[in-house]
Amino acid sequence: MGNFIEDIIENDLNSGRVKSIVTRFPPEPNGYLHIGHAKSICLNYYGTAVKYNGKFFLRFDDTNPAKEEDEYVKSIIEDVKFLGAQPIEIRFASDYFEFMFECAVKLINKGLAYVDDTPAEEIKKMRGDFNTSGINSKNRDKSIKENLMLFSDMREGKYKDGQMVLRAKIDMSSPNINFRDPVLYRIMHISHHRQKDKWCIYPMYDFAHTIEDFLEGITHSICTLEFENHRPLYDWVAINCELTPAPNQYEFARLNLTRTVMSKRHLKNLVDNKVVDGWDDPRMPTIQGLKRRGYTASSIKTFCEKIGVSKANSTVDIALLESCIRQELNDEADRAMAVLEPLRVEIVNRDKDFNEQLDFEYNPKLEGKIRKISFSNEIYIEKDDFCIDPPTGYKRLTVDGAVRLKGAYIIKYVSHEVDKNGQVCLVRAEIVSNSKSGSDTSGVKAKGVIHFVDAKNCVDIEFRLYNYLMDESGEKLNEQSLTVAKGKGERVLECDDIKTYQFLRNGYFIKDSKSKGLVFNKVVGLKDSFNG
RNA sequence: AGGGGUGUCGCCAAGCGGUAAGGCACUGGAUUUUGAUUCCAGCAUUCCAAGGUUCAAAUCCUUGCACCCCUGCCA
Repeated sequence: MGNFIEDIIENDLNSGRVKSIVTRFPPEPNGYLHIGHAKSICLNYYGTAVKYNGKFFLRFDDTNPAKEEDEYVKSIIEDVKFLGAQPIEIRFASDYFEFMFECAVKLINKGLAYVDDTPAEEIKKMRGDFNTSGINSKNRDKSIKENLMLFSDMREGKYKDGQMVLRAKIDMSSPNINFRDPVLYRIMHISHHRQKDKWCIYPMYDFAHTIEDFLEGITHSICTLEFENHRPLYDWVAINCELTPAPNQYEFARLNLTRTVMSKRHLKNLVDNKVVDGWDDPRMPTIQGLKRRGYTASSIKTFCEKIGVSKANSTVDIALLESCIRQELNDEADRAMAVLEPLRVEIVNRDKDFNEQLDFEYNPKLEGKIRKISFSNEIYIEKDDFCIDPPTGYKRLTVDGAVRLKGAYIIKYVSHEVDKNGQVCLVRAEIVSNSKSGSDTSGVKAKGVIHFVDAKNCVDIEFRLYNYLMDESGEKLNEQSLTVAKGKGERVLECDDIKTYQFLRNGYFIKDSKSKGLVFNKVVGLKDSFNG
């Protein structure tokens, strides 16, 4: 299955328009990357540069010093690396400023750009609207000589912020508003994160981006749909600045996901208002959030392949993202036992000092390979795995019932105790003789299998159970996006590695990279067809 | 005086005049010491709508309709 970008590339390769492919990922370093950016990175890197044996640049589009910071540069580089994309080079648009300035001078010399001292508000008014043609600026027909001088003065810092701009001279009556003499340069006396105070005029996106692409030999400049209206201007700059061979722009639909938000503004609010723990909160759709949540780079890449690339606005069901990591972890993750809501069970037909080490197959890939799990006369099971008044189809422990303990014995109900709130606080059970896992000759058939943890040989664990950031409408915050459970787990979990496990019947969990104690983040649940 | 895009299953998405791929979700059923996994089966007589061209239309034409983007000295 191909996508329209591949069609274009293959046509270009076959027709000889281009000999090899060069793409780029051009973020502005003004925030953290999220899964929508991952879609773009995967498209530009894996989907084109790698697939067609071309080149890929990571380029910071740092043409607006008011918004950009080195902190973001660092995190973006890290995230791109995490996703496995290997740019042949990391570039900065700001390194091209001198060339851009020369391009601007060239436009002035051609009579295609002019310096305008009309106030911003006035320019806006004179631009007209969808139903009204714009009005030419009084500065539109100034001489080339005068424009050259004024533009030079702009660069020299002779004017204040907003006092003048350089504008392209195109068509104030164009139905495409981007053609109504767009601003090419504005004055900003702000220190740039890399250029510091070298410049006080900064190029605008439409002008700069074409030049950046040209300078890197980008053959296919792939961006999102909202830039479609800018493409004529992109081409205008290439032609009039004589950038040959000219790069070409193509647009695809940005990613939307159900049950979360992707807009920088919204995500920043969540961070600023401490609704989440930070940009790397495991609920965030940021790359760092997904990583901390337990999403692997390959699962994100798989997701990006599965969603496809098209021009249709769409919202992908987050279940698809989940299925990608679930499938990978199902194949890879070590299994272990942990109890989120512990209920104590006493084995009445064993001594106080009874202890046994039982075999446990801990990884689906390593068939037959086992490690030992501890079992004694006192264990924890999940609260939900014992029920006095079970719904139909319930396959766990019930009054007078029996259930298999995974990897251990079948236990049979003996009695239970209830606390002052009416909650079951203790169950007594007995081991069914000859029911040991792997050598069961008891003849007793248990309805189901449940997991457990040896109460005398376990560790305390905090489980962080994440839910979607947004409610079903996608408009309101999900108030229950995080619940915390204090439970128990096997001793093997007490280690420093950041490792993902499948806790049997509970889902996939990864040790939280930021917490000191034993804290596990729920990556994603198992499928559950039981609706009891 | 408006312009630029997009409409194929619940959600993505192939399809490019020869009779609707695939994934996710969902529903059965089999196997299972994870209500998981795996396996097998089902899931668009129809492609936004209505006309037209054709032996043949999701694909071509016409006319509508719906949704998205555009009036920053943001990117």
